[in-house]
Amino acid sequence: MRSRIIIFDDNQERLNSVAMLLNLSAGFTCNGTFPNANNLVADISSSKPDLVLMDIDMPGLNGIDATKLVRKHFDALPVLIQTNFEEDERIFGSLRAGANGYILKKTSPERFLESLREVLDGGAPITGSIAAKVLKHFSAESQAKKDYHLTEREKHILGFLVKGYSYKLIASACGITYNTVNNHIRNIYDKLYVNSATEAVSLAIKERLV
Amino acid sequence: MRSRIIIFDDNQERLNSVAMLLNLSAGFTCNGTFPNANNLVADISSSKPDLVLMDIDMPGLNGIDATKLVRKHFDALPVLIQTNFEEDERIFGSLRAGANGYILKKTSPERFLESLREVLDGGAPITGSIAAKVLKHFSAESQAKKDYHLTEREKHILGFLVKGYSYKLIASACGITYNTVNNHIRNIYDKLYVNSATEAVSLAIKERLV
DNA sequence: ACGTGTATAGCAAGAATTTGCTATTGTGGT
DNA sequence: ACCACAATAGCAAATTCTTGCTATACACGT
Repeated sequence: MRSRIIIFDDNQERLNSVAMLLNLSAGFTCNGTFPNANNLVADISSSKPDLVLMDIDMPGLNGIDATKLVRKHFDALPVLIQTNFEEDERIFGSLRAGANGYILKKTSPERFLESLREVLDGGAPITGSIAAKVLKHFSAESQAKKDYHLTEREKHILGFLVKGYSYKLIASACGITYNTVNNHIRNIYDKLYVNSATEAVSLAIKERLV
Repeated sequence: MRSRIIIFDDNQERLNSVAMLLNLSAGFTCNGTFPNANNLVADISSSKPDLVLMDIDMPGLNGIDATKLVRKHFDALPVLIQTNFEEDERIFGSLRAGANGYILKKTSPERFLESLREVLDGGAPITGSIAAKVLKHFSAESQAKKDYHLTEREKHILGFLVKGYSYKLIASACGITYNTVNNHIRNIYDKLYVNSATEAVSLAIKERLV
């Protein structure tokens, strides 16, 4: 049983050549080629693909929004994003939209077919350079975090604040008095340069202090 | 010139076998094996590696914290994390700590050596299943967001709450009265099933309502 | 025409937070 | 010995938030 693939790409030439590649390859058939995603839901409904190959740059609905739409209407249908460029914003946009993989158009046909199989197999092919960007994104998050010199007790209490505990609840959770909680929270505010619980909570979550 | 590798792993057997594999492979030497990362800075300073292979489960300093320490003291020194399991939390912890790659211990020796080369080359090897988790994490962020049916006004005001504005400030920022702000916030609490500003702010940030 | 939902506005009581102070104890460093 | 700092605790005031009500006006769908 050959896997049914459909392609959205505004480049007609590429559309044809990829379709041909698929049809010539064992295990795949191309069951639809569309120059835009403006009728995406109808297109998918009629062609019943196992996998959608999506270009990012398309007139009308772009590949990222189209991917979101696929996720919305065809929850389990895998989408593999293809693009010419490695722009950070697009990569993360695509990943966030729920794409199952992200490969570059310059990828060799062998690697390309392998990626298709990987996606159909539940994997998530991403090229090395894109993986590097993703990892860098994660580590960048941790780099930026400043040190507010909170003590362990203060971090702990800040954690309770984030959970929405009242001073009274925090006191009993920590086994200390209301007044002591009050003091710890003042000190937290001083160190975080804020003067309300909501600001402290915002900062705590955004800077991953908890 | 062979690349210098050091290994941190509390499993002595594995430590030996990986060291042997490295020394037998063209292009690599193992220049240090350590059963824990408790003297990490000194160990690295003396062995001057080109790459650090890091186990996650170690007594004392764990692999994630050890990786953070490497990042802190040896900024450009690549770290490749190895682990038995594919636990989500650890993956993200490692990536966040600034690891350059994340591979499973069950990876074949060929793939393993390839990964080392990839890291030394500035790439970011991650196994397919891990990549899938990363991608799922990204898409989960957008998927998981439930709809709390907040109106535009409510979202807007929730945004001010997150910024730490008082009711009074929100009122003047929106050009409405204190009482109206009060009412909107009640409605927000009702819809979010919370009963304090801190809880609302936590939820808003975590669920990306703002 | 009638209900539903949104935005607006008010009053008021009670609870909670914020801030200004002071003060003791223990720990660790110089 | 002394100093800095963390954790503890207290009192009190001023402020802010939360919740209980009610109420008007507009838009939208049936």
